[in-house]
Amino acid sequence: MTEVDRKRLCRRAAILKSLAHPSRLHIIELLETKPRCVGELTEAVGADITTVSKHLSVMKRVGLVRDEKHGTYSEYSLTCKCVTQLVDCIEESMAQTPYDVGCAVRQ
Amino acid sequence: MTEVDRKRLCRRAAILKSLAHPSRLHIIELLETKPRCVGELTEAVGADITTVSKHLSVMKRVGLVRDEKHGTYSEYSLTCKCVTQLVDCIEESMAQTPYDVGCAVRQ
DNA sequence: TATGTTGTTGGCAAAATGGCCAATAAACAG
DNA sequence: CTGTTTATTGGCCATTTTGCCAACAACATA
Repeated sequence: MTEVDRKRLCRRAAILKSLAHPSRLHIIELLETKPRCVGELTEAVGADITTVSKHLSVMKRVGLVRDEKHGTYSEYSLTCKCVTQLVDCIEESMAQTPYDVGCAVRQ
Repeated sequence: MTEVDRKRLCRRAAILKSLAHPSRLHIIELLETKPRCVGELTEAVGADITTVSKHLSVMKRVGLVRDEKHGTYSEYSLTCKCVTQLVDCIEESMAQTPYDVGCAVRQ
């Protein structure tokens, strides 16, 4: 296991971690349609705006989303279609390995 | 956001979470070649065997891997090729959104 | 039966994560 | 300038995750 390999695995893990949350997946799906500002996403997700803002900053840090300022608004969008592909890959995996997740909602 | 949607997002998140760790990604890569027992994986990953065993149980719970007992050995393998595809999708995403992850190793 | 090998589980402490509140920043409207 | 809207950041606490040790279980072998 070289240093390069270790870095690569860490980076993959960071990307996965930034996606591994129901609200964040929800946000990704919303952004697939079109760019949105934080307020819109907050309303759809149903959490505090500060929470959503932090979710977005995590995903921005790993490069999944990008933001563009328009006045007081921050418009977030996906950096590339490959994010959508990635999520679709999960969907396929799910189809083939069915199981039940104990999924408690924490607000 | 229906109850079904919520469940779907939670399940996706659980799968992603079970992959979102450098050691677990390492394990997945090793299993892509061929099935392996816990000891082999432990040696490659370089962690405690109990840690690796727990990593495996997490991935087993969400259906990414499966185990088969042979005497005292537990042979783990990927449940389907789609796991490989999934990881490849991440690789593609990475190629297009370069950034640096602060990646501390914790043993 | 006694011993060794292989894995799993429980438990604990350290670290990371998630969510809300308070405070702040930045742009805009009056 | 004042107040409003939109978003971000810091702080705090509860929860979750991680990783190791100790203990245990299951099988193999002498």
